[in-house]
This record gives sequence, structure tokens and C-alpha cells, in this order.
Amino acid sequence: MFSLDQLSAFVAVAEELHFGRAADRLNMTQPPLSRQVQKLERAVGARLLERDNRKVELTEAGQAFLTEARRLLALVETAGDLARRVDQGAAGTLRLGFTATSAIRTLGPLLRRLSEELPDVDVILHERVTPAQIDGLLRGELDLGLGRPPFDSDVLDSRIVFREPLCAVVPGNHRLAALGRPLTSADFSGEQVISYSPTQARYFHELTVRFLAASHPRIEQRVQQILTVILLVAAGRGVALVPASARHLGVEGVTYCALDGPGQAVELHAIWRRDATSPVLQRVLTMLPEHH
Amino acid sequence: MFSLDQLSAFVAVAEELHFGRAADRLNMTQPPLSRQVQKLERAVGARLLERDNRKVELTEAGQAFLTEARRLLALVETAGDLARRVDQGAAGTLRLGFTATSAIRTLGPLLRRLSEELPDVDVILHERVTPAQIDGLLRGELDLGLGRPPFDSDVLDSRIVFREPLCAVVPGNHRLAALGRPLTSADFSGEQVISYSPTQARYFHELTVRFLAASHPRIEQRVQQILTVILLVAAGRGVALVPASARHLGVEGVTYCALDGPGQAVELHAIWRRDATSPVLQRVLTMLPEHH
DNA sequence: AAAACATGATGCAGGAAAGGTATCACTCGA
DNA sequence: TCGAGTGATACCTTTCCTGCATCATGTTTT
Repeated sequence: MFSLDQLSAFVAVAEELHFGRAADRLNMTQPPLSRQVQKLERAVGARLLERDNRKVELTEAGQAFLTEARRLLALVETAGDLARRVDQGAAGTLRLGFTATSAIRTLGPLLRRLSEELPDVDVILHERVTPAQIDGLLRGELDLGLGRPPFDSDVLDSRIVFREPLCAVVPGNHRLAALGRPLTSADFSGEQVISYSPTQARYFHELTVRFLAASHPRIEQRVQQILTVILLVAAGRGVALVPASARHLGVEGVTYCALDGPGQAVELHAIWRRDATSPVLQRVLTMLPEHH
Repeated sequence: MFSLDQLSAFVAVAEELHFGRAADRLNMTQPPLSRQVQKLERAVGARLLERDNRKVELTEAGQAFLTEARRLLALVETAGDLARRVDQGAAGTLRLGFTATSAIRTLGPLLRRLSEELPDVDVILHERVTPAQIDGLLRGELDLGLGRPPFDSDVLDSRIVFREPLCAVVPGNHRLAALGRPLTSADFSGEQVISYSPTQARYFHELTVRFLAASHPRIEQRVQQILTVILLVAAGRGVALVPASARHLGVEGVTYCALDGPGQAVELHAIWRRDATSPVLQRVLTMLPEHH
């Protein structure tokens, strides 16, 4: 087998068609260069350069081999670059989990920043509810998730990337829509409230229960998706609590009302394995917005 | 710069994930192997293998570098072969990519004509899906591909070499099999449809979606290979659309039905680099059948 | 808990391979 | 005919790689 040095030697000679100049270009003297080319020809098993004491020219086999040699040397350069870029997190793939809700306001800007700052990172998107994201993170199917508490913070690390108020969504013709002031827990007394699945959307379930604990509304339905909740509200099945960004979903026939009182902040967390080593992940984490 | 020996060393260790066994495979002892890998890592400027006293595993950079290294070593082999063949007066080599489907009706006749009319051209066959063929063409690993749109026609030139109807494949005992007339889009209403990967078999994916857009069937599965699709149909998992030549695959238990309506032509393109200079390629192109 | 084992890294000596200098063999133009 | 220019060869020096022995460390066995 031949060596890369032999290839460089051959390419230099093939381009200069002169051993002396080629040797200069390679910062060496002519005799070892001649020997390298001879070795290469022996290794390949074909005469690549026709040379007498007056001129040097490529044989047909040399012509064909030259293009291959150039290709090979180019690949040598790019292979190193690629590995370095992957090592620094500038290239590779990021398997990103997200909840449907996080797509409303957070996912778009994040993806835009990623494609601007790390254009060689392929982002593979997986829409999942938070527990499925956590499962995916632990199984190694996902690198990063965008979800809600709770999660096991021994194994998983996290950072808040978005915080917004909780608000109420009510049918457009509902009495609460006309109040024109922030709603309190007491306002929901006797209302039919649509809430969330305690297992699949535990975070919103608990936010809802906590806010409404004082009044004792009828909580029914066990829905996973924010959008479903709002569509049910639009259909007149009740009222519900949703994150403020849900306004941007553009559902007709509902009104969004601010809430009064504490504990109505909705947090979106970026979540990843504490022991994750992916360079892409490390790099992405450094550019994640942080909200305290 | 690194050396080819270092690449072979790295590939061996990456495949064995064990320095001792890799050293055996390379007919050397473990200490110099360790040093070769260390030198390679220093030359590349990135850690490629994560190793402690118990286990060896690839880093992400190592994973990326491994594929490049394999590509490089493969090119080393073929470069020598190529030069030798040219040296021995053979007309040259055509590296031909093809999709599994194109082999059914097109590849055989093409190879027969090639060996008759250009007997001293060696054809090296590579079965790949279209995106992989395009990648190979751009990297210079392939001279000519047989694939499906879409591809970048700025860099690549192409010619249609085969055109055939799209048809439906359904289980033999399926109600659609008994109709005895060309099927329309509406016939698929409510059927379970097996379709193709939007990335790896984009052409058939889009043909399927376009034909069935009017009726709203349940499209599931994301398969790459035509044969797999037909086997799933035979297994009763649904119905699918395939090129007419798929009849010749000889799968038992399915029926092929013609389709009615427009837009059901399946085209196979010969694809090559617009800037390709290979004389072999030019000669092969002059004898390619052309369908308009 | 201690000993035996396994694995990758390191120190050192011998040998293969590459580079440099001097020189040769040959061609061509003055 | 002679001198300049070119690639090949001879010989020596230097560099780098290999193999053996050994170390450091973590795992399994007793």
C-alpha cells in the first residue's frame, strides 16, 4: 500500500511536471522525491509518469490516478475538519423533544437561532408529552427536551427557557369574559372546568388544581393537549387555564382573561441528561436563553 | 497530517472496540497501536475514542471520522485498481449506482448492452437509494446513477431512461382486487395505505400522496424499499402504490391493479455530474436509451 | 479483603524507512 | 565539444515505528 506522502509527492510532480520544482514546493530535495514516486509506482503496479532526462509527462494511468489522488487528499483535509467541528459541537445532530405547546412561542425562535449559529447541526424534532420526552432522554433517543416539571433532577439537568403567565380561557359569550378585570380563584366557583391528565400533563393539572383549590369547581375531562382544551372551551364545554402564549393559536370564539393572585407562572424547561457528553448538546446549551 | 496506517489502526480499534484484538487483526502488538491512535488524535485535533481501563467507545467526533476514514480507505483501494486497469489498456471503469427497483427491468438490459458494445469497460455496481447516489456522484465515488427525482439540476445532468405506469398493489383477497377495472383515487377512501419515507424515497412518497390527495386514506408506515412495501401488502397490512414493473418481483398473494387518472407515470433517470470528464461516461451516455 | 486478571499507557532498545549531500548518466543547445 | 540542466543512484544520518518489558488502574475471583 502507498502512503499519503507519496500521493502528495506524485501530485506535486504531476502539476509541476518537474522534479526539482516539485521538490521545492514540498520543502525537500529532489532525490528522495524521485524515490517516493518510484515507490508509489511500485505500490500501484503501473507507470504513472513518463520521464527521460529532458521532460516529464503523465501516462494515461497517471492521468486517471491523479484525479483519484486529488480527491483522496481533499478528503483527508475535510475528514479532519469534520471531526474537529463535531468535537466542538458545530456539526452533528441534535434530537430535540418538545411539547406541542412549546412550539407556539419557543421552538420557532430556537430553531431559527440554531440554524443561524450552528448551520451544520441537523435538528431532528420529536413532538412528545413531557413524560415521553424524559423516557426518551433516559433511553438515549433524545439529546434535549423542552418540557415541564416534574422530572428526576438526580439524573436530569435543566434550565428554564421560557416563563409566562397562566391565564383563563372562556367561551366568548361567557359571563367571565365580560368582567374586564383579572379573575380570582373565587370567580370560578361553580364553573365547569376542563383540566388535564394527571399523568400525561401533570404540570398543567397541578397548576390548575392549585389555583382553583380554594373554590371548588367541577373539574372534569382529562385532556393532554392545550389545543384540545381550547377547542373544548370553544365548543362550550367549560372554561380552562392555559399558558398566555395560547392566545397565538388563533382559535375563534374564545376569550383569554388574566388571572389575579400568586402561583400562576408557567415554566418551560430545557431538560437533558446530566451525564450527557454530546458536544452538540454542550454547544447548544451555551446558546440557550436563560430565564431566572 | 495523519497517515493511512493511522487510519487503518483507528478503524480496526473502532470496529473491535478493543486494542488487543485490533492489534491482532493488524498483525502487530498493542503498544504501537495505542501510540498510532494517539498520534492520529493529535493530528486531527479531537478525541476520537473514549477509553478507560475497562472499555473503549467512539466519541461523536470519532463516529463522524470513522465514516470518513472508511470512505478514504475504500478510495485508496479503488484508486490503485483504476490506474492498473487503465495501464493495462482497458477502456476504463464505470461506477454505476442504481436503486433496487431499477434493477427489476432496466439494469439487466443495460448491463447486457454495455458488455456487448463496450466489452472492455468494467462496470462496478453500487445499490443505493437515490439520495445516497447523489451524494456519491458529488463526492466522485460514482460516475453514473439510476435514480428518481428530485435532484439538483445545476450540478447534475440527467436523462429519462425508463417510464412506466404507477399501479396499485393489494392483497389477493382484497375487495379492490375483484373490481376488474382501473382504480381511481376515490377507491382508496378509508383504506390503510402503506407509503414511503419522505426523505429516503421522496419520489414515491410524493407520487403516492399526490395520487391519493383527494380521498383521505390513512397513510402509515414509512418504508424505503418497494419490495418491503409489497411484502407488507402481502402480509395484509394495507395497500400501496408501486411501479408497474414490480409485478415481476414475483411476490405471492398480491394483485396488481391499474390506476385511472393523470399523474401516474414513474420515471427513472440516468444522472451524472454535469462537469464529468470521464471518457467512459461519455461513451456510455451516447448509447443510453432515451425516452421523452 | 486480598490476590489474580485484564486492559490501555509508557520506557527503552533495535531496526526499517525517509531525508540530505555528493555524484552519475544522459540530453540538448551553444 | 563543452557546459547547463535533469532525473537516478550511492551512502550516510536522522527520524519514526515496532516489539518487549513494565506500569497504573479497575474488575473479578477466592
